[in-house]
Amino acid sequence: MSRPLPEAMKKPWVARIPGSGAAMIKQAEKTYAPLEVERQVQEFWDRAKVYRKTVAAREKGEDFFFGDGPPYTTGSIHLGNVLNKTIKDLVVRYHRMRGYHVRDQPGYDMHGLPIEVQVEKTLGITNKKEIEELGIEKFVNTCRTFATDLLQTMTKQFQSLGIWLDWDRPYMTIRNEFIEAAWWTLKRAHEHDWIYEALRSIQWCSRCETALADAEVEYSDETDPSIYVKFRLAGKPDESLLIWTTTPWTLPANLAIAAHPDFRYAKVKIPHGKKPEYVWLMESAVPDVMARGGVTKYSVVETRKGSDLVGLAYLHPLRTKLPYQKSAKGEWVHKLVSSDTVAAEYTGLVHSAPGHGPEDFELGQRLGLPAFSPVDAGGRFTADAGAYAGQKVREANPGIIADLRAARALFADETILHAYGHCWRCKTPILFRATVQWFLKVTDFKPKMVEEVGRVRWFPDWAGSARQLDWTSNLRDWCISRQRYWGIPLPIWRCAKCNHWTVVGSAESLRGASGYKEGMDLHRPGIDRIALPCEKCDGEMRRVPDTVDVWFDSGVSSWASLGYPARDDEFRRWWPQDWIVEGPDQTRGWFNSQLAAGVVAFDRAPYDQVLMHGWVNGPDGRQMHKSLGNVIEPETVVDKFGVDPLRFYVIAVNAPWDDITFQEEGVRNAQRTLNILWNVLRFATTYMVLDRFDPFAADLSSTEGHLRPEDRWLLSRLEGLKKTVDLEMRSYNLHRAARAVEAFILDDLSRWYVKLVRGRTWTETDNGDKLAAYRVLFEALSTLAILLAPVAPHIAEAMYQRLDGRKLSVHMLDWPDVRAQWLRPELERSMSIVQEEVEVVSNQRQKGGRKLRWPLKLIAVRSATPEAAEAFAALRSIFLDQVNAKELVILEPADEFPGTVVVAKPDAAAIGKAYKALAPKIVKLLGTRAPGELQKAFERGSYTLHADGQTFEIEPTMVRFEKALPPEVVRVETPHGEIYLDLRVTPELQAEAYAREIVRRIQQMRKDLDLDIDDFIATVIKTNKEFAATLEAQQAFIARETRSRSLTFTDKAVASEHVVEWKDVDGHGVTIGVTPLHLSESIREFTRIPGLTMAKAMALFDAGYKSLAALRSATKQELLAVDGLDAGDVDRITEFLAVPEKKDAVCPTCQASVAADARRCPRCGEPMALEATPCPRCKSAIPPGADACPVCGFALIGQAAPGTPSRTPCVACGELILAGSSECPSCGAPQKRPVPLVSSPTGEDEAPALLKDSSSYLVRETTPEEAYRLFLIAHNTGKKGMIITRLFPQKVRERFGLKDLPIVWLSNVGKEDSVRPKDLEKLSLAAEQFLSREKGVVLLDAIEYLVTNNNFLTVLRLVQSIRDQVAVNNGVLLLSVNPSTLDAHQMTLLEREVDQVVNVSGGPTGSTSG
RNA sequence: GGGCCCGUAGCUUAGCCUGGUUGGAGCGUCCGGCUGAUAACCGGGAGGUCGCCAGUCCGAAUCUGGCCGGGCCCA
Repeated sequence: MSRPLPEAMKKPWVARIPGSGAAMIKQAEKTYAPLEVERQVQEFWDRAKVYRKTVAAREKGEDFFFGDGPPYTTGSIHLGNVLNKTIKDLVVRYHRMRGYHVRDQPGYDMHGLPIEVQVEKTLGITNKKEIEELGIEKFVNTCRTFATDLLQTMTKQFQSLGIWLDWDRPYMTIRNEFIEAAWWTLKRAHEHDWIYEALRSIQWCSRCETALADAEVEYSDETDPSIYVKFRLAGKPDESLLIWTTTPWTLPANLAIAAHPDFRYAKVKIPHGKKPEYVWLMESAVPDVMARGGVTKYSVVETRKGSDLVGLAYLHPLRTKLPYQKSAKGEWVHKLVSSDTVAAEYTGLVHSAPGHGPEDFELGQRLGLPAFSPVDAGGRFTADAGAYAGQKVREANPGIIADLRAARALFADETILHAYGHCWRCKTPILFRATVQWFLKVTDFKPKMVEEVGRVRWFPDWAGSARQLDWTSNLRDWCISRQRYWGIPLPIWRCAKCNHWTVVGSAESLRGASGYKEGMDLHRPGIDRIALPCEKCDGEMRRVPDTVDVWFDSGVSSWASLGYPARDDEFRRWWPQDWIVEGPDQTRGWFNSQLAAGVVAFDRAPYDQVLMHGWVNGPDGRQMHKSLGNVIEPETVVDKFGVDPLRFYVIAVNAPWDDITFQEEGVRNAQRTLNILWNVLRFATTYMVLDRFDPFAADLSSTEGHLRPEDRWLLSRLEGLKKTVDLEMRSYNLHRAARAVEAFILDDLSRWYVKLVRGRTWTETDNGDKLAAYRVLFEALSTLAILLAPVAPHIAEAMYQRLDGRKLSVHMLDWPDVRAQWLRPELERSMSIVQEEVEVVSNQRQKGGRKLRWPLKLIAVRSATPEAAEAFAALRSIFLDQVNAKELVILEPADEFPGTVVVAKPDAAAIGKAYKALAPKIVKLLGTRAPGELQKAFERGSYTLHADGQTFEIEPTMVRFEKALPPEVVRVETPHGEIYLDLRVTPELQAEAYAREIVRRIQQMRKDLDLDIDDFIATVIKTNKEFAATLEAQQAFIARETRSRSLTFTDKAVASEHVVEWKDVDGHGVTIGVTPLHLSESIREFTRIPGLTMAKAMALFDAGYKSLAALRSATKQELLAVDGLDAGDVDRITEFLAVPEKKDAVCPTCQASVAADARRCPRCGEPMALEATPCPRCKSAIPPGADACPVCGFALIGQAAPGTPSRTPCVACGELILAGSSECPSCGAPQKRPVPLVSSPTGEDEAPALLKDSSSYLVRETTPEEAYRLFLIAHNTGKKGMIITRLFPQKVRERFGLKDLPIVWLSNVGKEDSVRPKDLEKLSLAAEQFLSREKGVVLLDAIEYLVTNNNFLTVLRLVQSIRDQVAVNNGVLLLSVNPSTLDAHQMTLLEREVDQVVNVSGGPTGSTSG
């Protein structure tokens, strides 16, 4: 590694194609600060309108309809919403990158009880009566404001998460068109005869006083009484039926007792002294129930089948307190009845109150029992409940129990903890109560729904095939009526006279009805006032006052959001939804409601693919709950780690459909991964910038000749990654896609490839080898930016902007195709072998105590497998590099490691056998003999040993021969072969190691000083003589590695800028001094001069010139005097300095480098100037980005948007839009240019494109379009505006995108913000106040209206007064007048008052007389 | 009581569909290394009744059945 003289710096400046706008590679910031990156990126997105442009770029793509399940407007998002919207954003972005034109309108669910409950709290009221007192209108209006505010808060939160949905145009369930879509759907249902009204026992919330659907009931634990009650048989005072219940308050409504016809019931005798008592109950339950009643002595005296008991009459135990019970009439009243629904639990006898329990109700219907329900809507007993009247039912329980006890009817009294239904919103325990409600006959079309569940594709499969199927198969009819206010009004009108009812399918069909006003809001109470004539008689039909179950709202979202049925173009284009995703709660919610509504309206499910995601639980694995204290706010996490890490975490941690146990640690980890990626980006861009590397000068294949195996390997891995990510994304295995990216970043790129290429980036020469490495790094990083774009959109964008930036945004790029020709499976296999073997060596080094900085002399490998042999052959240098060894030897099977010796091991046992006591001596002697000598002798027979004057014959069996490795050579077995490590240290190796030790420390010191990597230093080293001598041999190496212009050894005190005394450099004390030379900046500048080498640049520096400016002020003679420069150099310098540097301008919006005279940035299409500039000819203000003066037509120098010739700026907001568009997709302003822009500034009849201050204009036009156009131009160039109009202000604001514009609404309605047309004084005052305060533009488009309501002269006086105010205050007045509505002389009078009259020619009525 | 999902190291998890080297990672912990992408990073050690019990099979984390525990939904 060395980089003493970066030749690259000598390269001439490689200019970009002028005006191409493509960005050079920019060095990434030192550290990855997610919050900062995200802030920057989001600002860029906003500034350059990247979202809109990205959407527009895919306009021609295949349509993909994503349906957003509308979150309820609660006002704050939780981590579940984060997961939900992240998945949506990810999938939408991915589809866009694959070329689809995605419909991505978000939605909000804004009706219903949750809002009502919040509003009640805010208004300090607690029940419906108070709402009615307050006034439904006020209540509903508050609800609307509330919901709208909450929507805005939530939208901001979603946007901060980088969620790209169409936030400017969310669908809202409270809009009229949405309400109409629901009505239309209900009408469809009615056409099928699937709507009916019925008395039913349904779930009821006594606080909200409304019916609840199954979907609105939440189960949670509740402690309730669990009592056993005796009902005495009529005429048998000692015999009774024993029932069990947890709802004592339903006993007053008891009308029968049910037994299962097939169960066996026992008559149990309980002795009470001499008067025994008998109770009937299910035989199998006898022991348990007797124990509960504290009865120890009893006997079964008789058993009977349930069917045999039917008809037994009993007496109600509370009959004395309940007048109704005495008068109740009916064949089966107070009888034992038969029912199959009775379960074999408790006493097997069920108390039946047909006015309460749903099953009781059905039983009652069958048997003609009245649905007696003495409970009112508020959950209090009515007068029918006799003694209990007025009590809240659950509160009446103790009293009822006490009364039962007093009546000796209480057999046992316990409590039970069980799951009990509660109102989903206010948590009040529900009641069952018989009421009349409206139902959707789901049971009729359920089979079709089930069929559709089977047709739809579910991810995971069981979400549909098991979960949804189960839910759908068990559906009952859907109670759609609610007795509330803030909801879609139930569109059912009923005749008061004949009771005939009808379903209204649209506002259109109410037109003309009494109480109907055009464009009216369709909510209560306005809608309640509308009366229709009866279709069947001469009566009047009024609306049933109910609202529709809020779950029905979202059910129609797929077509309501498309404006259907009011319009069908969008519907025909998009419907049905291609894909939706929601959490598991939507099995009974949105998946279900859409399915039902879809089948009703179109006989099919409105979605084709459904992904069901999991919950996000707290760190303890339980659902987050305030009461559990385990709630984690998304905001907290984002503030700590950033949005991208959070998004990456929720996607990668689990399969989308598995629940997440949220661990902050996981987010931290994700951040770490992205940080490493950023480090690689930093590494790559640092060197690329230094070398002015241009990735687009050569594509990948042209670099091919220079690719090293590791380059090919990384490219192969990269293609593999692309393949995996795409495959997993398609099957919604989002976690696997994210994990694959993560593994690539960490393992392949950072831990391996970067390690391998470091040396190449640090090389001095500008060779193909280095460029190849850059190209591969560039390829990997820019591909990662694309692959990460869906999941971590900010960092992906930041990466792209630093690396490439040819397109405006990474999110506009195409999803990459896999280039199979780059796949190298065998190379990958080889590399993985080498990786494994490197690991083995590192391991052995560690065990042998040789750290990596110490080079190894030799590593030998004896390959066990052909694959391994191939790997080492192909990747030898990589292996050597990574294990830091000098040499690699591949051993053939027969080869020995160099220096391996054979040692003779005398076999003491065998020798002892032959020579007894002499054996030890012989063994010792044998050990000193050369093994070769022995072997030779054995080949001939035996070896003769002479000792102590004796001769011993040594037989081959007495000696074993073994191989021995030299000392400090380690051998290790691996699956790929044996590896030998030579750990012996030679003086050369030691010197090198010491040098590296010193280098490392100097590098550390450079870093302490925060030097640029190409900065030079002067280094001084002080150490003992001996060590200094060793190091001096490595002087050049150390100097090169540390960019030391000088490296000296001393024995005196070191006086450098930064001095560190290192006490132990492998046992030696060393003091190092480093002084920065601060010349890199100058060198970088000087080497930009063609022909000026590094050495010459340094010569200039040494002569005292530190900058180009310094050179400029030097004379030729002075330069010639510089040592090392010749005349040619001086000429080149003066030549270079003579040419003024042509500086590109930087786009203020997207930072692209742009030709200096461009009016618009060719990359992002935004104006280069942010403010209007005066026209050189007529001084009118030219809006930012316009190519020509809109007033005089003066063409400005420079080309506007050369890349987008078919686009033209919007007349109002300046957004680039397709030429010929009639309306700006961004601001909605009409693009009509009635008068061609010609240069006739004097022409009185020509439309001015810009309005002059203190002037009044009268625009003659049939519709007020030109006036609005002019108004918008003025408004958008910064003038405040005010509109006086007859049009509905909201419409005006929406149409022109004018959010906070003051609008005076001329209307007789008499609302707060309106002025009556007769009240000209008020009008004048408003205009006057506005003009004196804001000095802006006043647009008045309602002269005709004023004239018809007033004397013309009064109106004229008003115009004069405003005109005068305009003149005084530098304001502008625009009058839009339709000439055909006024008399000619009136027109003339008006025209006289203004400074200019604008004729709009070509109008259909063509009244252009002037 | 029913339907579905989940149970692998202290924590988060891969592997299970398609049975077959020694069950992989990350975090945490202990030990060591590296040093110009390093407020980083890398290696190693310790840590596992693969919830439990049966069955199928030569062989089960994996397939089957039962049980236990957690969750969601429903009764």
